[in-house]
Amino acid sequence: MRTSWADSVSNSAAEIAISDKNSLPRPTRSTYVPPHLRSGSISDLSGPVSGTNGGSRWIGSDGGGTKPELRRQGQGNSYATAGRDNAGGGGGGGGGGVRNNRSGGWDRREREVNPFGNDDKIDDIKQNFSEQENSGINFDAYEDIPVEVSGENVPPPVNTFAEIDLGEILNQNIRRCKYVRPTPVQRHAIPIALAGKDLMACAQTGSGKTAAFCFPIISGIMREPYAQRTRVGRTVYPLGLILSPTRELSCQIHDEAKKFSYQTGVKVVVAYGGAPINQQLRELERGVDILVATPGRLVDLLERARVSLQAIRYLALDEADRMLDMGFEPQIRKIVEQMNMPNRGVRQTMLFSATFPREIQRLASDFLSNHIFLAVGRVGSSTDLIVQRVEFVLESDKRSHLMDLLHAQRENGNHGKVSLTLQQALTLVFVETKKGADSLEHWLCMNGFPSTTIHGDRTQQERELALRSFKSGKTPILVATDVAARGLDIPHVAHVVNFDLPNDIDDYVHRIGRTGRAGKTGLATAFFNESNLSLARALAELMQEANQEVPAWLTHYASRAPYGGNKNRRSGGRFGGCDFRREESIGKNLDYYSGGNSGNAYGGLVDIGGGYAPGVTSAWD
DNA sequence: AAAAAAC
Repeated sequence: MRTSWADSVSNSAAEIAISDKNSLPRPTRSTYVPPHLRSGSISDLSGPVSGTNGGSRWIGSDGGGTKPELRRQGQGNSYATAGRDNAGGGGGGGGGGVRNNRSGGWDRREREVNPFGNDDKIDDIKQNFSEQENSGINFDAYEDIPVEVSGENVPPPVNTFAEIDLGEILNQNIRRCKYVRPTPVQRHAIPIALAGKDLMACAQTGSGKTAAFCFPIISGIMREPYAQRTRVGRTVYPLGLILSPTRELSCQIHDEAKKFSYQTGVKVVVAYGGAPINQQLRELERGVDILVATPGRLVDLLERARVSLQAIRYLALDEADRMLDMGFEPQIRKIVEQMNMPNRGVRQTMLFSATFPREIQRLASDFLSNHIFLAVGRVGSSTDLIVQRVEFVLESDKRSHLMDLLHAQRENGNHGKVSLTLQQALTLVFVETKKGADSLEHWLCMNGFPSTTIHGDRTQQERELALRSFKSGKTPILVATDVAARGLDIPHVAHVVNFDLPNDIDDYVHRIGRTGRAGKTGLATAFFNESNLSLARALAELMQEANQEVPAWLTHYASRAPYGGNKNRRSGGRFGGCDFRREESIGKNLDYYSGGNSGNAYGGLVDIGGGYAPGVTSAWD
């Protein structure tokens, strides 16, 4: 085991600070004082702290149209880490200076809703922890995960959360989340993110990406000596921004981030369309450090000047390839490049997805500065935990075929599992169109299979109700368009049916990734017919890579079909994902591949063990 | 061609 990870972080941070071409003050990590070592005697806290608002303390003028002073240094505006850490104390005292008196002042933590419910007995959790750790969990499935890293000065991965040491408060939240060990993507991505590097990370669906970018952002905000929550007039200035392509996914990320940030004093707020904006505005006014949002609503908030991105230090794009494809790219570009957000290299940018087509990577580099590319697992591939089946089904036979599957499943389930009524096996059915979703749902209900549907023509209320009803097992079948294809973490999805196959293999990967999550196994069935010919080759290759049984007829179609159904044409071999810079450097004699590493280089294909416990709930994407 | 994302 590594002796001192903290030291190496400090060292590399120092290097970054020196080599950083940009003069804007980037936090120098070497000044980090872990929360448990902080004392309350921060002399710098006597600056003008103006007022309280809904329990949050605001710094800076609250009145007229003066330009906000957003410099991170400078006495009047400082709000030291310890102050945030002991959030709230002294707020009513009007800048008394000492913030560590939690009993004296108002403490925001006392009013924070416990996102873990009643499950807050840390001792019990610790106990369960060690039990889990010793119970010989099925970590073996993750022992041979290939990892590709490229970029300069790549920090080495860690094996345990203890090595990362995010501080006692975050450690407690990690325990509350019942995370035993970091997942492979977390082991690599968190050190990279903590070192302040930009990151493009590919990892399999359900492998814990949300936590991989949330923890570093929360930790970074906690430790930034000069970070402060600012409001000028009605405009708020979040420090972190997390964007995702669907409303439900933003909700989910928000829920997770609230758990991760519990009692840290870091405030997470979500904003998305289809819901009343006033409530979101009120929530924003109460203070925001990390904003989770969908692009449209964010643009709205920016145009109303209720949010400014001027103070953003951390930008994360979840499902980044989706965010940068044709439909979203202009909006994202507007948000990132034309809305006053600090430039790349000043802010820290992290892009996460299970898939990363090469041309999207190229496009994404507009938003990145000297980033590290990380690929964990067979990129763009599915996990081995999902059994994939593909059946030839004519368009006209699809409904009756689905019915057969559902009947078989129902009977099998009833005989197989006693607790089926309690732990209903859920089936997620993907279709191509919104109309198709409605009509299939109606047909299923008519035929004795309680179903619901989620798609973009439904109201947000209906969408959220549908998701809840599905999760609870009340309607154990959910018919969905691609709105549900990415990121959603729905426990107990046992079966994903591709009633209509998508045209792109990456979409297929995301869809089937709704099952087989958090170490559990799942089944994915696809209905294939002649209208899916363009997908044949990519599908056959993908299934082969995942050691799935490829029917002879599909191989036949694949051999005749042209390349297609894949924006991300793999060049063969089991390790498909690749830093586009590396591909382009071949022949130019440039070596981005662990190039410039100083001693701790481990670039290249490395088999690193690791794993995570099944049954652990989280936003695994 | 469809899906998603603001009012």
